[in-house]
Amino acid sequence: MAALADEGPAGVRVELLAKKLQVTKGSFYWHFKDRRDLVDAVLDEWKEGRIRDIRKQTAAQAGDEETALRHTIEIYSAGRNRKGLPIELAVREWAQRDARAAAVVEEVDAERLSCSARLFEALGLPPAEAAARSVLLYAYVFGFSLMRCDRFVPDVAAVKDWIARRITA
Amino acid sequence: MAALADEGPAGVRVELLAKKLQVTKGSFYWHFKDRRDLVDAVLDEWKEGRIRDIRKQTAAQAGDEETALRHTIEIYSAGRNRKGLPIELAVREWAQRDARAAAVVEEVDAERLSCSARLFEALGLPPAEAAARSVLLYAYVFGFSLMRCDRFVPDVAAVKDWIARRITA
DNA sequence: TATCTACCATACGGTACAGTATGGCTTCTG
DNA sequence: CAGAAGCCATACTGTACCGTATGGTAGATA
Repeated sequence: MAALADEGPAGVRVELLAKKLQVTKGSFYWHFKDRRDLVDAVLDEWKEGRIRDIRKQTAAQAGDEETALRHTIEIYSAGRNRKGLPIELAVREWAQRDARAAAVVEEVDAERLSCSARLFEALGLPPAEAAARSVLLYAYVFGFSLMRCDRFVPDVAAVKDWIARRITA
Repeated sequence: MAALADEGPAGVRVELLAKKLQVTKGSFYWHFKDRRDLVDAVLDEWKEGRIRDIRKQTAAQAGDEETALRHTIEIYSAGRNRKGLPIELAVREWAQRDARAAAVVEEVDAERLSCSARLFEALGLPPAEAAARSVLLYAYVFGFSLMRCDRFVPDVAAVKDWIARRITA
């Protein structure tokens, strides 16, 4: 996971990881059948973790729904989760060209959108709008992380705040 | 560009391209100093094309501003531009780990956000909100392309339409 | 104590790639 | 027509991987 965060999918290599972990390839191939086996394990680990996280985060008692939604946005923008965002992007890179990664992403997205939509509906929005807002929320979060808008935007915090309000309220 | 769209940054390899183009590496190294030189050329080509495109697209006569904004969103969602989106993602993958690619992305983003914000301002919005909406617009477009929401969303077109209205109006 | 299993190292073969060296061939030019 | 320049192929070195074959060791077990 650390290698994935630091170097992306290209960082998940057998010999490179063996060197970082101070072991040899002989050890690696005892624990994993091949590189693909490791990648699948990484994807599964990521999937379980994300689904566990989103369920914990959206287990808000009534009345805190908007706070929970704002928290969902900020958790990916803030300095915290400094590993989570690069890993998220790396997994989605895989999903562009790997079927199994795409399936994992689809499962995680379905769970996240489902949980998020429940919160929007708890705020009184109709199901269709709750679904649309959920999609917008996550698309914005991931898309923003791909942009380099420092040259154009003078006050990034203000922009983020406006957008968060536009999505959640 | 075709290799970049099909296989991402990993597809831009000297020997692979030479084979596809029915030439040898000897020819390649005549035209380019090394692989980095080719990558830089691809990045420059992409930058010029994107800036040219966005200026043409946002050259709307008064009154058509909202149409132009909607068009900007749809041009990346529609079946057209079937090469443009993968290339966009590939370049932004590079930008995650390559300084020169990041600089190119920053330039393109600045130009796009600037043009987009002018349209929002022409619609009567204050500069701060126009900037925020522009960021949201592009972040959404790129982020949506990373998602796999088919399992959760029943009617994708309806969701896209709601989001487009939420951003432009 | 003999052996079996879990765990790890060494050594090797095979592949795919970047980059270089060198020798053509063709076309333009003095 | 001699040679220079533009363009491309062949052949090579070096490296970074993946995967396998095989041997070794420590602890559990019969």
